[in-house]
Amino acid sequence: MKYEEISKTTLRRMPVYLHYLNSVKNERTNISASAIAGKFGLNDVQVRKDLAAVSGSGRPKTGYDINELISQIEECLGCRDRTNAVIVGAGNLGKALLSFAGFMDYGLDIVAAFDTDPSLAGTVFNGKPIYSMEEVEGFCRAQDVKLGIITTPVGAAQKTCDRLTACGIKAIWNFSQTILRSPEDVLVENENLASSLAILSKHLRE
Amino acid sequence: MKYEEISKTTLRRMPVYLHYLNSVKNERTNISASAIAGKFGLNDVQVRKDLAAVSGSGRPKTGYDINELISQIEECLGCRDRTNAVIVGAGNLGKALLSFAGFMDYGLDIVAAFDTDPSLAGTVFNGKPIYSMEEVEGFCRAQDVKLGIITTPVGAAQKTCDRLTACGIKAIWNFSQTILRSPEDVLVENENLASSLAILSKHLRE
DNA sequence: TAGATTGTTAATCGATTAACAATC
DNA sequence: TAGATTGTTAATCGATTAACAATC
Repeated sequence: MKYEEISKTTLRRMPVYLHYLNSVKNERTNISASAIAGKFGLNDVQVRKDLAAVSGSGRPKTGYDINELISQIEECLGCRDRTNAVIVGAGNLGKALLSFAGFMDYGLDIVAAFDTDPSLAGTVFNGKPIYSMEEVEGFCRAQDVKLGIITTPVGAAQKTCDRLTACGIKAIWNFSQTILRSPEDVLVENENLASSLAILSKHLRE
Repeated sequence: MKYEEISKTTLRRMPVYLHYLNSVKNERTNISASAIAGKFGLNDVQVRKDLAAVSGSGRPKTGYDINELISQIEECLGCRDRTNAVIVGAGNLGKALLSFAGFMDYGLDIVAAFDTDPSLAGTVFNGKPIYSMEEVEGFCRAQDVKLGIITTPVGAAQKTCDRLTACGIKAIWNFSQTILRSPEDVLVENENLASSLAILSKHLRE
């Protein structure tokens, strides 16, 4: 299986390719790696290597069959599998993610949110239920939740991470401003907004 | 000047260190690189190198003076300078970012949002005004806005980027699901949620 | 055949980590 | 002096890019 060999950086570009291919699939049937590279200002060898990791069905002179490529990327990203996720922290950011429909394209189904604020418990936002934090363990086990999204304040983040990993969650999407520690078999992806801001802010002062 | 030599990856970790140092500054006066590394599961040489890029005032046996280090990191990140920013796209995510107070710690002041939806124009969210898209050029020039945050749907993202860069904006924070092209002197930071999701989702299927 | 395009092998680059010397 | 800790130099690793061979 080639599966495990796909590098993280390649994987990150896949959704970008997928989205673009879907946007042009009605206008044409084939596309070259250079055309994709040109669209995004990437190196064409890089695109070819990325696509080779999931496809290997590019043909000299004609390029890649768009529909075939779409299927192969969807397969690679697991778009057809379905993953249950919960959000902990139903503040503004938590609610924004809760109501973002686009995740469904990637097979992600956010089934509920949890919050310590008792006035939120039992309410519904955008069709998704918000429960009290006490119910999180039971819910995750019962619904076989595999992914946890943390949008709590920094102070609660590590504790939340510990609780989620203790009830079978294997991947954490962390939007809080700190790095989280987790057991070896749990992957934490840090979406640290302050880090991105640091890069932008530095550029502005140069 | 050491300034330009700070690598992107080092810069990304700076806000994490800063936040941690602020959280312990009342309990102690000094800290070692190894203690910081242990806290986040990082390599201690890496932390030492990161800190050396902004400080160089660590002392054998005693480590770093916490308050001094905080000042040096704040200086490096430009926390005391103030940057005016606008958000284009006042949907759920745009509003979440609009109301996120934490950006102020890094000198970022989101002064307004813009949206094509006429029913939003003229309203106020969390104390911040939302204007019609037609006003964006005039506003950005008048308020000397240097950073633009794009939270529009994919279809509008590149056009928005072009309009923003045309009126003097030098850095773009892109939350839409596509890579944006920009003039050489404009830095685009892509906060691609689908990319992160791809990594997490892959991990869950292995 | 010539030309466009893929795919592979080698070179380069940047970041992390290991080994070690310097210093308080 | 011994021990803890910094800081530097060299080795390793992963990702990007360049050069080139293969193929339709």
